[in-house]
Amino acid sequence: MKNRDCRGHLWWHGRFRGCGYRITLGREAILEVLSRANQHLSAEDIYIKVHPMYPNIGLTTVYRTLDVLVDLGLVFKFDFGDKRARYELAEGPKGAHHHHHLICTNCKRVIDYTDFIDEEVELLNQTEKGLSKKYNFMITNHLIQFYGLCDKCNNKK
Amino acid sequence: MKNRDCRGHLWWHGRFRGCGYRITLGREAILEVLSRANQHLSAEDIYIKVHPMYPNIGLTTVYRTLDVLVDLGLVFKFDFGDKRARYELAEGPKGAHHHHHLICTNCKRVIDYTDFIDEEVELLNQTEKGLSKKYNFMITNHLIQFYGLCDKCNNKK
DNA sequence: ATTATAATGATAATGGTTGTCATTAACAAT
DNA sequence: ATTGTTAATGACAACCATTATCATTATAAT
Repeated sequence: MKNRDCRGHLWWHGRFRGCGYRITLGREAILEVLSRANQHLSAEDIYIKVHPMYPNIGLTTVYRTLDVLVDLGLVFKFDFGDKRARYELAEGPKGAHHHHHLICTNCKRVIDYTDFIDEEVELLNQTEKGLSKKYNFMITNHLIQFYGLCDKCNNKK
Repeated sequence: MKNRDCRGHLWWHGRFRGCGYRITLGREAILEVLSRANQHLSAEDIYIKVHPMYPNIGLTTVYRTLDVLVDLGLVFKFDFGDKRARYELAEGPKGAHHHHHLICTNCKRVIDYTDFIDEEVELLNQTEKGLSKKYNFMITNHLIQFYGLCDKCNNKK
């Protein structure tokens, strides 16, 4: 019996087992790819990268696995305004690679930035506390994105 | 000749004309609906609401108009994780109804909140300045969303 | 090894959003 | 007001990322 709302602090094997999920080669491979990638990947990106190490994998399985990982909070899913979702390994606000995104609305380029993250996170913590209490909402995650024109697109105009 | 990157300070008739766009009944109707709605609407929501006052409108036109409005910065487009995009009339950070979103990842309910907005916006302004300079990025907009479980979904578990 | 059931892969289906193109409407110039 | 240029529209088809289906296979507890 599975339970997607199982949150814990163990790394994913334990987390998986504890929630009734099974550990498979496909899932190993997908998490391997996500760990190595230091950028957001689409489902298809992942599919292509997983293929060499586990050729039998299907795109459907990639989607299903990502779905589970997102529900477990191990992976973040992003929408950058083009049509496809992007995924990256979740790292808590304290994580070394925690970052936010700067998105060019013209060329869809995405810049990861880590500057100002500390201040942002500090403020967000306060806000989260307030919101949790007021709306009785259990906040598990946040999203901050800035939109605008990147240098190249800005210069063209 | 049209130019989507035309940004100004006039209300939309002027803005439209200034950018080479034409004012049509359909567009009037769509903006009317958006102004009256104090919640985010999907393209289809808008289509249905516009129909009574302008029955000839097509869904395609709704999408096209929203597209223009988003590009002009008059409307914000949101992704709340279900499949359809939501739209709401843009109000600058100083606007009376400026708000951010609290999204339940379980039932997809969306709560608008205005609390803490001032502090958030204050911080974001600083961040924007820093990012603009460092990445030579012209920031026009930002998105903040919190994810978690709403009271109902939280109690069920 | 057996068994219960979760995971998979192939494939079809879904459905929000876009593209196409002939027709109509807006508006500037006359 | 009439005309001419070009943007906007509507009907419909196409797109394509994501999901659902279902028979088969693999995991892991017993």
